[in-house]
Amino acid sequence: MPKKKLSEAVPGGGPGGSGATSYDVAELAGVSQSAVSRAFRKGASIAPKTREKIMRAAKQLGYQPNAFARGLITRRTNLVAVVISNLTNLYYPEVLAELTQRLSAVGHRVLLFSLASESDIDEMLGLIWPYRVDGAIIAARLKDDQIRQFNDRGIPIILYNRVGEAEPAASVACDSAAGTRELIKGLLAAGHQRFGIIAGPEDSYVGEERLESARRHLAAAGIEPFLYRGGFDYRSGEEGLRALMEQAGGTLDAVIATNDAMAMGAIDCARSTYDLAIPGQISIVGFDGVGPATWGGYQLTTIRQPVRRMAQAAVDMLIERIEQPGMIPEQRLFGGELLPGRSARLG
Amino acid sequence: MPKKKLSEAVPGGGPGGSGATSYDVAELAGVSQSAVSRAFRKGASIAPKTREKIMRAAKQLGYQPNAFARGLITRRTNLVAVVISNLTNLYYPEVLAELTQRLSAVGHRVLLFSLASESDIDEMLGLIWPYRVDGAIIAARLKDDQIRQFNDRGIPIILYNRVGEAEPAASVACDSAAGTRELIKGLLAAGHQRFGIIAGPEDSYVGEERLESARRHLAAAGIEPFLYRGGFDYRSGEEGLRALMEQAGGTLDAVIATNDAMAMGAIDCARSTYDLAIPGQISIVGFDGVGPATWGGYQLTTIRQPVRRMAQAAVDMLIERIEQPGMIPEQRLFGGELLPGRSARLG
DNA sequence: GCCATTTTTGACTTCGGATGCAACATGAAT
DNA sequence: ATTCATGTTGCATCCGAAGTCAAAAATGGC
Repeated sequence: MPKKKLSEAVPGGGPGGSGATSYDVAELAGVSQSAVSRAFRKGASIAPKTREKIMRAAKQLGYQPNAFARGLITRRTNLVAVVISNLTNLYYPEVLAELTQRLSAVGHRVLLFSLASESDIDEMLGLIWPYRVDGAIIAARLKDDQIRQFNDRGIPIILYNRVGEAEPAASVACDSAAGTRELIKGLLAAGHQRFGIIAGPEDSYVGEERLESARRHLAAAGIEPFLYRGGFDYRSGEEGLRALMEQAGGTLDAVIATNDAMAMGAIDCARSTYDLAIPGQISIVGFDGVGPATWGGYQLTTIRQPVRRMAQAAVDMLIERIEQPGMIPEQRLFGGELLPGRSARLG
Repeated sequence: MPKKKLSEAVPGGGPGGSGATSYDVAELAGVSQSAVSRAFRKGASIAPKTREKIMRAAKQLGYQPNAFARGLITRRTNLVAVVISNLTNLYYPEVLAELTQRLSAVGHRVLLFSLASESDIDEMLGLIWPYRVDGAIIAARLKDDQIRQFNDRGIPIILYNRVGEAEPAASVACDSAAGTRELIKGLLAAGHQRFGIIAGPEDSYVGEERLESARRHLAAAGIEPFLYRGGFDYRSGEEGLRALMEQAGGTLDAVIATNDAMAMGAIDCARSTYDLAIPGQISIVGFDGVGPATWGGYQLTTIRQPVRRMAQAAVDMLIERIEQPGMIPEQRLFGGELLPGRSARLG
């Protein structure tokens, strides 16, 4: 009988079968299991000749180290949880694609969680813990006590377009306030007077930030905007424009939507329902700079979030904190780029 | 000294610290580690009173079973790899959202892989194997030998909108051929004569299927369409329309785009560059039924893939195969729904 | 060729939960 | 009370790779 732990014949067990272990490789290469382990860890003490022999055997058996065994002993899983509240929002797929690729590039896998509703977060956290992720990137609204759970467990997190309130947390965000201010400055300079705002749901962090900023800067100019609350989707934009026109008695000058999808809905509605020329009779601006915003039919005037740089920053910050626990929380705020587009007159 | 394996004080080690193990819980509850393990496995032999005691202790310590230890011994990881080629395609986020939620619902986590280019698949497979996923859902083009690698390892996979060629594989797909035929039948019935096709890249499975089907049915009517090859994105649609108009000498009747994004690009280009009325002077159809297709500015005539049902089917089929290995490959083909829209005249 | 270093190597233990098995407790049946 | 069936429990072992430590091999210096 073989000394120990040799994997049995596997179903379909020809060459390249599935269950090869380091013991199998060791036996084939005529070395110990420890040697195999070392052959796969860069920088371990092993003779080049031996490593080569082992690698040859490993290839022959289709051996890949078992991440679960490795994770158990090293306490590093190379998993990063990525939590995204509503994937169907046009904006998040871009973010997710960037994050996934950047994380892959630095040797981490993405464990994806998507929420049907923000209130499912607690339940979802219970699904994360067992996997002992090395870190998490979260684009959903975490309550302070939820952030604390990560902190208590020593799992570094990066909030994406959110910031922690009482509980400290590292974050990456696009400067919603500055972007909104820039848009409004332009709209005011072009002489707009009667403003409507199509805002997102109250439980959205960025949505509220953009709304607050818009209100503040309009107030500074002595303007009280009309307000409609939607759900960040296209339909809310249509519905929002209708509601605002009604409120304003049809004399709306400018509409600020707190994201692009709603702005596009508003544009289509303004054209088809009210037969308004854009930007001749009404200016409509959005926020995010998603793909369709630049399409010919819209050419939205909006603020583009530097998604790639933000994703890169999020990953960099996370990796830093994984490598070196206990780093100070840091907030990185990126300015957005004004896309002039053709949906608004800016001064 | 305690008998065995009691976790040390952890950083921030107050109540609810991170590293509680089953041994810690066992000690607190005054039972053996085995009992703790059984308390967490539904259907295990344990007295209700004991379980309760254990659960109380577990909660007090913030204990969550370690998925890595569990996965190591049970050889079930509850992980499913989801591979998506290009996430920025408008269509995939919907699919991903559905898949993630359905998989969560049946107790599986999603390990997400996204490809910058389809050729990265081999490299990516090397990242999957160590995690010993229970199964995989793949919306990217797998070569036969790649499918075989899954088969050899006994990992069930479901191809999404792809089918295996020589190597057998279970798959879920939308019937591209039938959908395309339906669109063409309608266009022909409405009297269109001069057709252009804006196709996707040659390495796309569904793209080629749609193209082939279109050609075949047009040929049956004695029509030879003009052809342009794009990249499935909006810009390709614009560019495609321009190219086709040139080829056709400006007398194009109908344009078949093999996905919605390109159709929308074509629509905008037809309107802005050629000042054509849609569908009065030219009919343009797409495929997929993505969100923006139904937006007011487009109201695309297209085939909507039943994404929810397809995702549900993919998950169901995968779970079946995980529970019961060695099932027969099965292909499920879903019919698409014709969205009449307003971008084409159908007979 | 011998001794002192420096590599390289293998035996053994560890990570944390699952499980077969035997021991034990409980209650019912005799 | 004795026997037997049934239900609980703990012990010991296992999963597969990583790391410790000390032994073994290779290298260098003289």
